[in-house]
Order: sequence, then C-alpha cells, then structure tokens
Amino acid sequence: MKILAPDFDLEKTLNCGQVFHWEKSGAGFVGAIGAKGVYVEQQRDQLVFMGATAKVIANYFSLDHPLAGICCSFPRDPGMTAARDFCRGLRIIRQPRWECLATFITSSMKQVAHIRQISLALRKRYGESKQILGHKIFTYPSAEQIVELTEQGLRECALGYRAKNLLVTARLVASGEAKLEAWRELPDDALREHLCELPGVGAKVANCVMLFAYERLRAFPIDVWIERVLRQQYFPRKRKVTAQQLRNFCDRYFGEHGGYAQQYLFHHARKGGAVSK
DNA sequence: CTCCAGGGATGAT
DNA sequence: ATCATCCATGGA
Repeated sequence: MKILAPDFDLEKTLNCGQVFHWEKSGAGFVGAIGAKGVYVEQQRDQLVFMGATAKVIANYFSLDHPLAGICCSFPRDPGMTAARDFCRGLRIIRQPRWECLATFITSSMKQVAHIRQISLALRKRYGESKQILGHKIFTYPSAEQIVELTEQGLRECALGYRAKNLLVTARLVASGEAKLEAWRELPDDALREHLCELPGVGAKVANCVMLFAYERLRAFPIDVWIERVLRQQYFPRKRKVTAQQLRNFCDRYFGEHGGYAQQYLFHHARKGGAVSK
C-alpha cells in the first residue's frame, strides 16, 4: 500500500533521536507501531508500507502537521535557519505514551546508540514477536508486562541504575495510579507536574514525553547537546548563564512550535556538526 | 586507555 | 534556590 507524504523525510524522522527502535531494511525500515510490525519505505513524495493501515501510518508520522507553517514560525537567526534547512522533512511523530515514557526513563546519561541497544534488548527479551517481510520485530513490553519482572531481570538489559525507575514507574502505570491516557486532557504545566512525579522523570524527560507522546509541540527538552547549542549560538562569551535562564529564554524565544525547533537544533548539532564540545 | 552520554535524586551550602 | 556527587554502562 502507499500514501502521499509530501514535505516528509522518513530517514531523518526515524534517525533524529526521537524514536530508537527502527532498523534499516533494504530501501526502507522495519519496526513496530504499537502492537503492529511494520515495513515503511519512502519513494519521493510517497510512503510505501506494510503491516498497518494508511490511517495508522499517517497518524504515527504526523503527516497532518502543517510543516511549512511550523517552520515559518521559527525565529530567523542564522543557527535556526541552518538547522531548518538541514532538517527539511523531519516530523515529530506520535509515539505510544507508555513506550515513549519508558524509553526516555532508560535514556538518562546514555548516548543515542546505547538507548537503541537498551530498547532493542527489552523488546527482544520481554516484548512480543511479530513477523514482517521475513524480519522478526518485537513490540515494546507494556507496563503490565514490566511489573511481572524483577529489577535484576531489567538490569540484564543493561539498564543499570535506571532499572529501578522503570520498574517503579511501570507499577504506578499498571496500577492505574498514573493515568497516562487521561493526562492527555491536561494543560501543559499540569501534565509536566504529573510526569515529574514519576521516578526517573525530571524536567528533561518530561518535556521529551510531552513532545513525542502528547503532541505538546511547545515542549522544549534541554539536554547536553541543546545546552551547548544555546550557549554557543545565543549566549556567546557570556558566563554564568543559569539553567533557569536558559529555560526562560527558550520558552520566550522559540514560540508555539518550540519543540520542533528544539528537535531541528538537536539533529543539526549531532549530525551536521553545528556545535563543538 | 580515558572521556562522556537526549539526567535524576539526594544532601550540603 | 543553586551546587556537588553519585548512579551503571559501553560507544567513541
């Protein structure tokens, strides 16, 4: 099956560090969208796919986001413009909430390559196997599946000290104490507060989950890469800029689609050599 | 080998 | 409120 996907770059969207389990296969990628094993391949302005409906594909890749308008809302400074040009077609996808939350709990102080490794280990060991084009795909284990495990079982997937946080958060979600789906109705600040009450979730992880799983396109996660971008591009030769000052600047400067701006700056910094360590 | 990574929790100033 | 330290692990 195929659908029209204008203004879209599949490779950048899957390899920009917002999602961690898609694997290259021939001219396309194989992975899971929720419980479905999926193959997806870009052919110019079309998306060729198997394993899910067109509706599921279009929704997951946010093909309805008005990307041109979003990019026009970015501030007009040199760094932002370079990132915008570098990331043309990159879309913020709609990830399943638990999968996104759990993955970013395991992401702290980890490189993207290792987050991928942890995600794949958890899937292979504790997820459910699916078949797509001869590939074995594994779904991300649900909170209900995680609570049946021990901290030691999780540590065998190289989670280290993050295992405890994932296990306790899974218990809160599985018990219904943390209502991930109902939180969809909350305004940004209330949603962030709820997320930050979960063990292993601070401001940065909460903002990632808000951006990648709750479609809060204003959420602006600040990690070590983005902090370097901010200090080098927006506060050059200025010492003693506090974390709070950076936060205030981002909320004010990048506007209603700050999350998109952030992801473009992040990907450009990592893959385009826009910043120095 | 060393350095550091899409940080968070905790305890001391 | 800000700051220092510790937490596991492995890619670069």
